[in-house]
Amino acid sequence: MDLARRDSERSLVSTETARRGRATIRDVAARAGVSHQTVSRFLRADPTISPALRERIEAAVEALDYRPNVVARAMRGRRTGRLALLLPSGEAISSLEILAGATGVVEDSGYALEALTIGGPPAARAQRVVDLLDSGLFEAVAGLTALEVEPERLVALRTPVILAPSYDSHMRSVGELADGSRIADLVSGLADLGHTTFVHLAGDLEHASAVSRREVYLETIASLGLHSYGVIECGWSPERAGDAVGALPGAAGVTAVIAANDKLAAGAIRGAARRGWTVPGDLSITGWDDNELSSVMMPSLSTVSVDHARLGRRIARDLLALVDASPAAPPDDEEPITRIVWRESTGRAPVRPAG
Amino acid sequence: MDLARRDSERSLVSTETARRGRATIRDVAARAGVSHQTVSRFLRADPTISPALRERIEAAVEALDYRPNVVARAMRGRRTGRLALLLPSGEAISSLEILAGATGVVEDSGYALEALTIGGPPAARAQRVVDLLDSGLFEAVAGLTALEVEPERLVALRTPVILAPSYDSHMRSVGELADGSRIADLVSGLADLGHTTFVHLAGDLEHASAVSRREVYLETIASLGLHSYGVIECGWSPERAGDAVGALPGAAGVTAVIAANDKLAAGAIRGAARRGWTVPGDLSITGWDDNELSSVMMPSLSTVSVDHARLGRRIARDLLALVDASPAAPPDDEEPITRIVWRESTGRAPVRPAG
DNA sequence: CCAGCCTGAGTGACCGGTCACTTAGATGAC
DNA sequence: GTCATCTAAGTGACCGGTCACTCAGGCTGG
Repeated sequence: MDLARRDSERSLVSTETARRGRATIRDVAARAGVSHQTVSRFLRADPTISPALRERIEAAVEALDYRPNVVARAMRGRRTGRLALLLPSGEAISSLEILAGATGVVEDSGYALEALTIGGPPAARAQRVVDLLDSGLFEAVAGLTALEVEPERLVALRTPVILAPSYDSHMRSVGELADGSRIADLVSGLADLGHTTFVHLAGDLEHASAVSRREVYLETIASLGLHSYGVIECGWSPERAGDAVGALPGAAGVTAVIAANDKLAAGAIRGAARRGWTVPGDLSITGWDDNELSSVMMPSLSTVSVDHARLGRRIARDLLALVDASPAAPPDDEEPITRIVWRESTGRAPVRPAG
Repeated sequence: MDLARRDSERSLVSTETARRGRATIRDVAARAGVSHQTVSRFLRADPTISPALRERIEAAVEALDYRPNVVARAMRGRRTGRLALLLPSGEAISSLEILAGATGVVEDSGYALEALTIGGPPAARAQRVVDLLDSGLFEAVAGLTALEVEPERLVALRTPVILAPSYDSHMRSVGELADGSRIADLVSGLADLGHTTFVHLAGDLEHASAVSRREVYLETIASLGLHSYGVIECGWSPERAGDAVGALPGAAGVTAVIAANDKLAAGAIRGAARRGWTVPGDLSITGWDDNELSSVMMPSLSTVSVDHARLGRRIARDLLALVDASPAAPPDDEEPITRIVWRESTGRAPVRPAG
């Protein structure tokens, strides 16, 4: 019966289209009356192929609905036309925005970008990363997450890698994404509005971004000769941020709060309201992230907007540069990916601090 | 020089480890003194293999740091141990949460889950989806996005597919994610608090989710014998939501606003404040999404929290069921993925409506 | 007029696994 | 004791492309 079926299949496909659906390069060759190698050359856009044949092959490809098998191509060949972006396996919202930005750039280049996530325990993950990089499926890979593979091992692999770690293996942002230097502009902007005494609500200091924002805060306070009531670690908890503001001694004269992100800033606003302080009348408060509600809540939040898509575009361009041409250095891309948005939660320092 | 290098490479690897790094199944076989097929059987955990050989092969695998080549495996074989989740190529935050949930389930199963995004113009995308499904790289694929491939074509493919479209090709959620039935509970909950006259701030009606929420709103109003001032289309714009609330005639007696998402709800709160109405004193307002700021802003938002991770776990289980065992129907998973969170933005209906 | 070179095309091996079939030896039934 | 069956392992083809090499014919040049 197995045999019978195979026979019937064979007769059914005797024309051309192979037994399991997809036509192969050899089917195309047969129909066009050329060798399989000629078809391969055609697919590689080899110029040493006569127009007449080119036309015949084109017709055969069309007729058989032929499309090359990516896997087979990856097996021996080099050119797969595919790039990969390795995303962290958590819920980092921004990584999707990065991806969207990268996709946009790659689309016009003839390459296809695939995003992939590798989960599992770190050890297994490292293995799978190596697998992936050695599989030849992709011509180049950019890792948005720490790869947990020893560098020397990485070099020995078949596929070039860009390490653009935006998140470490625990989903904490690092690298450019963790760069807190905008905090300096927030502080100096508030100083221009007359603020002299600040407090910083820090995030979870296990995160590079929280550390960076705290450092920049402290440096800026020092370099501008301002006064800091201190740094209060809130571990990304809005409740703790609110309590911290609630506990500020009136005598301290704090008029500006630099929160490590929007969530803490919102918590701080709540804490201020609870003790009867108005924002920004008595207290100015800043956040970071530009959450989609930050512009709508009351008061709307002065914050730092991060252009993840731009970061994605940069990574994509790096990838393209790695695999081939795409030479033109992007002229427009010297801008930083962060931008301050001043809104209602900040204002002039009160003449006499609340208390 | 190229030649020289190749020579040195060859001498370096002359022992076993193949010329381009990775050891193959035949290298392992040679070292263990068995045939390549025996190694293949070992890898497939074939029981018909003697313990002695098993041990020898194990040692060889270890010594050569051998790991199977996924691509080669996909070429002829069936079992690749990989599943894929096809994500929409936009910035849908929740798809990452879905992914995180799915990853968790798959991890313990011996399978590996990969998330991938396919960008580009719809036509090209459809092609690439077919490529993917035909490549044999994955044993099963779940599409979180509309695939844009004709169903009959899908069936003919090599890889089984689960269509769990949570987003259509324009990133608009459909399917379970678009199910707006929780709106009914919001409305009846508010009715219990004495509200009788409602208004609905609808989202962009191009989105299935917005449509569904509106429908459920209208049905519930009708079935409970309540009164609706109407449906105001806001297209996800918080400004329009605010204006809509600002334009409510006082005589209409509206005391409850059902907004299609948190952004609109926040806009509505802003609109209420602008005209001197308090929330929830004069007006109760609900949202949808449970944005991370919704619990912190003032007033905190009564909203619908969507458990995307649970949805992801479900999809993962479906995938596993498709490829093999993993039979036990999850006992705990009859719960819906949405849940109402009552917060400060809702309260008893005012005795006399504002106006 | 023929050696040498370039052009257009073909032949067969190969990538690294798995599948289908075969085979040597051990075991069991009659 | 012989034949059938089972077990443990091997042999070679194959998946669908690309690479390395070969080859026939047309052109050029001396």
